Amino acid sequence: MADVARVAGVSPMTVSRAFKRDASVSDATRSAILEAADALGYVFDSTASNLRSQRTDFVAVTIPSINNANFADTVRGLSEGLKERGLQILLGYTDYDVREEERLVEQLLRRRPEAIVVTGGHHTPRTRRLLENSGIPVVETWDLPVAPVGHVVGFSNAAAVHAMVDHFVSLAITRIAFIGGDADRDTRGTDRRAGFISAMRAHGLDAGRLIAAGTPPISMKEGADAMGRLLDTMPDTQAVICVSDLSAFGALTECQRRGVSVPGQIAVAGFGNYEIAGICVPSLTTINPFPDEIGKRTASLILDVLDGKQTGSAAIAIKPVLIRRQSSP
Amino acid sequence: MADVARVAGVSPMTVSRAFKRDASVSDATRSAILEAADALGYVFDSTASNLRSQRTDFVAVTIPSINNANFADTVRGLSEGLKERGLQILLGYTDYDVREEERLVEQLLRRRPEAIVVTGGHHTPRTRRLLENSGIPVVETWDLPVAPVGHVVGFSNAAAVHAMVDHFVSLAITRIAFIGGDADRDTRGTDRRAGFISAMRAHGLDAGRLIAAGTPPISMKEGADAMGRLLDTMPDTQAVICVSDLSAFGALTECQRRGVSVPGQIAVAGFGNYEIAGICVPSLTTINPFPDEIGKRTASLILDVLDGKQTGSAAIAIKPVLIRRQSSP
DNA sequence: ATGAAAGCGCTAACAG
DNA sequence: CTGTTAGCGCTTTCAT
Repeated sequence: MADVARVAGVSPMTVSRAFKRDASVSDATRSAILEAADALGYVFDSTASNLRSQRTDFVAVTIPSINNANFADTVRGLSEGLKERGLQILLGYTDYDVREEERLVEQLLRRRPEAIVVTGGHHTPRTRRLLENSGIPVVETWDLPVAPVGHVVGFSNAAAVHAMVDHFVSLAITRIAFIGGDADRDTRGTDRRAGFISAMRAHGLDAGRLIAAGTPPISMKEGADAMGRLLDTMPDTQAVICVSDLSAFGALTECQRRGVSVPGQIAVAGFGNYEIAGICVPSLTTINPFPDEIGKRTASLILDVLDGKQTGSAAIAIKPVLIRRQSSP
Repeated sequence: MADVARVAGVSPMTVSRAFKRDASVSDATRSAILEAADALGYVFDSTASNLRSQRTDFVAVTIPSINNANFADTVRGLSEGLKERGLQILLGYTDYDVREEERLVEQLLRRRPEAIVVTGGHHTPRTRRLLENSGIPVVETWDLPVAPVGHVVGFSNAAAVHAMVDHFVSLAITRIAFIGGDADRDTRGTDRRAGFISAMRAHGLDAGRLIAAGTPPISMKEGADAMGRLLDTMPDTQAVICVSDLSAFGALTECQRRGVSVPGQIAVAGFGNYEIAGICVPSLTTINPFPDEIGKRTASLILDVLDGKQTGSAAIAIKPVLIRRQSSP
């Protein structure tokens, strides 16, 4: 920066100002400075700026997996909402593991982000403590925790699946199965399964048709295998709710391979409203949790908090919508 | 850090060392320091460390879209390969736009990453200059540029589609169409279309069956719509090659809706070997470009360069493999 | 609109 | 194995 200042015939301080949006520098001076910088191949050094100004313009985000279109949609909504203010996302993956989340959160907080967004409301005690003491806005998403750390933008996974069970029962479908993960690793998956069980019990129905499909995330293939086991062991099942559209699609293909008619012999429902659910044949009944909306609302919440417009903790409830399609009556 | 040092009864320098992996600090001292830090709620400040040590432990990565399983696989492979060395990925999305890539690359370089990985070998002149002058290892992926900026880990998109055309021609299928983007925005898509055209011409065949499916990225729905137009306008087409598995799957569903038999009436091929290609009915013939392998090889290349084990520019060619499945004879 | 002085919190370099 | 000194490249603060 000193070199640029020398070439442009100004002080380093003026060069610094020329690289900011709103700083008061005359147009002539600024263009001379930017020209000098370009000629010298100078690239602004954020690391020094970050230290001195105590601002990094990072927003830390943790998602379970990069390879999931739902979370990717949330990150995209978030990213776009934050970009206009010059905030950049610092992304990390927890691999559906709260221990990994703990390591990740600590690592991310060291980078001094302006805010942190985590997926889900289940954390290790230490993660919780780190978040609480971080001194920055914390947003939990994709869940509605009973005792949130800070702000919340999400929905109840259990309630959403509960609504799907209610829907089937209203159609006089009562022998309903659930395909999901076999571990408690994916806390959203566990919540969905819990919603299934509580809904079945609320209707006085058998909640025992649970098929474990593997460790999260459940792939299409695992969904197909689980459907095979369901058809083999409980052939009188009338409907199956899958933990995600991906496993539901896999289940659907298994029916196609076996010549089992959907929804004629068995109805299939998914979760997430992935693109595939709307286009596959038959199209999949599912629940839309509005992943992009979660991202957008989180972004504007963060901006409001950083601007001081939002004081106190916000709890923004997204209302998932059940989408009836061809895979169910 | 000074506070922690005081509580632990050591100098700040010793605290600094205690937070590093390999630094020489006695076990007793280190645990006392970490205990004091925990009691005080101290979180290490990377911003200061980054400035002083001139190391950020960031590797910058640009991908066209976060919402693409192929690129996500590459990022995952990369991320895992770099994690063990404490390198963290700083990710940005270009939205399939070289102008956006330019903005992004400049922004990322300001953060002083240890290396930068970009998707593709097509850039604006200024992006190229920024990369060349960055002074850090540059890796272009998912392409085999004629004049690389630095290192390369990728494959020829044109050659891969050329091989698919050759495959069909060897089966005496000659009336072949291509479904892809209508703009030159997605450079990989453009390269694939170019490979289709040159292959058809090399066989003396009509390369005019081109269906424009929309602006990249091409969705499943756009693939379905494009297939509809193909069936309406060129019903004697024997095979269609799609720019990606997602559009190919959409095309497949359109055939299902219309009662057009695949591969009986028309063969369908995709690109990318997405999970869906292996499980849908009929399963999709496609090309596997080994996205995770690209990520892993890129990670180990970067580590070698940073260690000084790799001098000069590496050009690592990944060999895509054609996978024959049920959607083609 | 521009400049001078001081310092952000850590660590390289050197010493012991 | 531990400590001392100086400074990374910006920007805050206060001037003018």
